[in-house]
Amino acid sequence: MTEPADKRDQRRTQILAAAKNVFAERGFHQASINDIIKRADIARGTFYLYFAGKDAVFESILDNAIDDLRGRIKPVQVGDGAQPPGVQLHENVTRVLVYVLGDRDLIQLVLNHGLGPDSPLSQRVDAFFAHVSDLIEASLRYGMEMKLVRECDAELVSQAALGSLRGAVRHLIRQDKPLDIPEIAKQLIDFALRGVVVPDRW
Amino acid sequence: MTEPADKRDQRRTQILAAAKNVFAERGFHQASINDIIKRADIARGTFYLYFAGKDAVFESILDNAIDDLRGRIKPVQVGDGAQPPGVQLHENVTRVLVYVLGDRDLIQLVLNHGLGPDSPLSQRVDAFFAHVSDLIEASLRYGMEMKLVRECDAELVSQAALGSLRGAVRHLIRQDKPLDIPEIAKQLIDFALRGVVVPDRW
Amino acid sequence: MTEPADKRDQRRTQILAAAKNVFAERGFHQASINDIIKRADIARGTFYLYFAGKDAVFESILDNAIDDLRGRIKPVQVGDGAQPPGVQLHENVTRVLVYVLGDRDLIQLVLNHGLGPDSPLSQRVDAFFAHVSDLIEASLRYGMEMKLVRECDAELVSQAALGSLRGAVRHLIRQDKPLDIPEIAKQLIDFALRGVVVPDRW
Amino acid sequence: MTEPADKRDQRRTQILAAAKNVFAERGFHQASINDIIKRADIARGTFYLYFAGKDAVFESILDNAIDDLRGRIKPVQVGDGAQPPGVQLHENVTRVLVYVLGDRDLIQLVLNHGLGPDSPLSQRVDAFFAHVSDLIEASLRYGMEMKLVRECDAELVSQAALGSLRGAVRHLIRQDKPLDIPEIAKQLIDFALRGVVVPDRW
DNA sequence: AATGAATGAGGGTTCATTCAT
DNA sequence: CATGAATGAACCCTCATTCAT
Repeated sequence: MTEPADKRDQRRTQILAAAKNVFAERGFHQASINDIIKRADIARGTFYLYFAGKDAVFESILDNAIDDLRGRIKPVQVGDGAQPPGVQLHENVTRVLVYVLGDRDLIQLVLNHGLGPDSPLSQRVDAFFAHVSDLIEASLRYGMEMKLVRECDAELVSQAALGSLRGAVRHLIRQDKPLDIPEIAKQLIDFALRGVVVPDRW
Repeated sequence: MTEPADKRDQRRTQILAAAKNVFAERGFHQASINDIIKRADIARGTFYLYFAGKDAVFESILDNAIDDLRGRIKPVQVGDGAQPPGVQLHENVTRVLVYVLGDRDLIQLVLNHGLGPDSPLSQRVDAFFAHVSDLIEASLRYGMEMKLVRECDAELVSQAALGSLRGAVRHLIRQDKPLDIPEIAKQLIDFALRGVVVPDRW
Repeated sequence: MTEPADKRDQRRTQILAAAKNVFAERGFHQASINDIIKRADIARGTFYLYFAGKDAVFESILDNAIDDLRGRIKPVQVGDGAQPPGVQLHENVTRVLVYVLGDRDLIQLVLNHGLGPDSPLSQRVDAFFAHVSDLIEASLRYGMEMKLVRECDAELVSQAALGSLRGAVRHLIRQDKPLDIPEIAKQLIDFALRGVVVPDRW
Repeated sequence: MTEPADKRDQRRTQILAAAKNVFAERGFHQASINDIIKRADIARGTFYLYFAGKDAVFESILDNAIDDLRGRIKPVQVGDGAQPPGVQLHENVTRVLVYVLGDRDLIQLVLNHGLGPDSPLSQRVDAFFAHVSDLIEASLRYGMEMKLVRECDAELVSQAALGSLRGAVRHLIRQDKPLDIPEIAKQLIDFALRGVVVPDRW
């Protein structure tokens, strides 16, 4: 992703890129080592010099992605010097969308990896999403305390909110036209905060 | 699911049930015919008396599910004799949730089949979700015309709304406690229609 | 082949006919019981009421054919009341050709059964051909004694003569036009007795 | 057959030899990959590194054989500097017999492959024999024009002549004693050219 | 006598991984 | 470091045969 420190890292990155591509295209189980080494243009044995196996490459891709994503989600600050929460929220969503929509292979792989639910790899993805929904849930509870958020089942609603983001992304990666990400972020936040109904008519 | 018409149907159902179980647990590609026949407690050859292959069982499960789901989604009627739209919406969501949460294997399999994006089977699932999001999108556009729905990107928002449902379901099937489905439906509809923010504070 | 004595024979014949057809089309190993019972329009179990297995049907077909063929080959008589040897030879060949060219399935199956050389079934066919070549060889030796036949390696030449018949038949069953069998027999006998060269030019 | 160019060719040859052996013994359909790899003393996967599948090995064996055989059949030259036709014919037959009787497995496989008549592999063998019989037929027609060959049905007789060769070979490969191939060739040519009858007695 | 559902050994093939070069 | 030949467990599927009905 970033500048490779040395030759070894370069190779690693080359393999990761190929693997990400293949995993995105075929799903984890359907992707073969053959596919990966062909796309990376390396020999079979070389692959195993850099990764312990298929699981390990996948894990590495996943960890990179999850780290990157975590870095883009900044807990909303409340306090005097802080931006208004709505602005911070918009920035968070925009940052995530920019990252995610800039790497379709990656998001394809995260959303549609096709691992069974019991696999350790799958659990790592699940844990990430659980982390995000926990953040949302905490915000909702805080908002309810502040009387800014309606009373609701915070756990359920946080899952729905996260799901709406996933749904949108799932849709957007299939688009070919260029995307106005800030506008998309605004639409999604509006949806989550205000729903679809005209307030007066409620 | 219901009373099998005869012995042959019974066997078929038995295999379908075992297969659904296995597919849910391991995903399509990771599930082996071996797994299925062991769980169905039948011989290898017997499986092939009832289904042409792995794809065919999966397809059958999928088609049954999609048909069932389609039958539970009734387009919202507007007119004098009709129930209020909010009630109809609630009934739709409740019907779907009752079905879906009553069959965790099935929903696991629909949400996490792990088929590559190009597989015909995967496209069938995609087509179903596209159908649902189209229904939502059409409702949104109609609502906008009626000035009941805020101006918004109907396509994007319909995907978000569908995603929120998927997100909620994905979460709920992992719960062990009994679920108050009508209440859950209410929460999800409230989220989609009104968002999370207290209207006065907007 | 002949009038079935009773219902059981009728069924047997029906299965034999279907099997002969299938064996001719696909070869022994490639032919499946499924193919046979479908063509005979009987149930799977019924087949095994009439034959012990695949080998047994094949064996039965073969035995019938070999018996029929043996019956059509009459050792050349020498003596006062007998027809001239050339005439008897011509009659033999004609009788065989009439039979063989009238049942392409059968001949296909005898010439191209596709059994390995060690199979008992294959040995039965081999034994038949060995019987025929023995007849030819004996005739050659007798002819040499009588100074009617050139000195030659009787064993080898008898195999060649039999081979020429097989080669011709192999070719003829692929023809669609009606065949003038007596003329064909004459050509083949001429070939075997006189070769292709004009005698004067030798 | 000859010195393998490198290690890869060596392995390929080793597999081809084992496969030829197995095919000869059991016929194409009855021969299993298991048989082949056991005889070649390699692992299952190794086989597929060298050949795409069972058909491919068989095809390779066949193509090699047919090429070799074609190379051994040289059209008879007529002209001043050329050897007499009888000599050329004898050389052709001898060359073919030397090759063919030196590789019993191969000839077993070519004569008794046991493929259904519709298989592409079978058609390749048929095409080869058709090619040879065409050569014979052309020679016969030319000989008739030259008044060296009796008037006869050239198509039929060419098939008979080819058949006599096949018949002889089929017989000879079962012999264990050493063979005097030039003498055999002479016998077979005599048979085809002059038949078995003493000319004076005709 | 007739049926056809059930069986399971065995077929061809794939592929993650290892290791000698 | 890099290679790619070799491995063999595991896959999906077929089919001759049996047997309860």
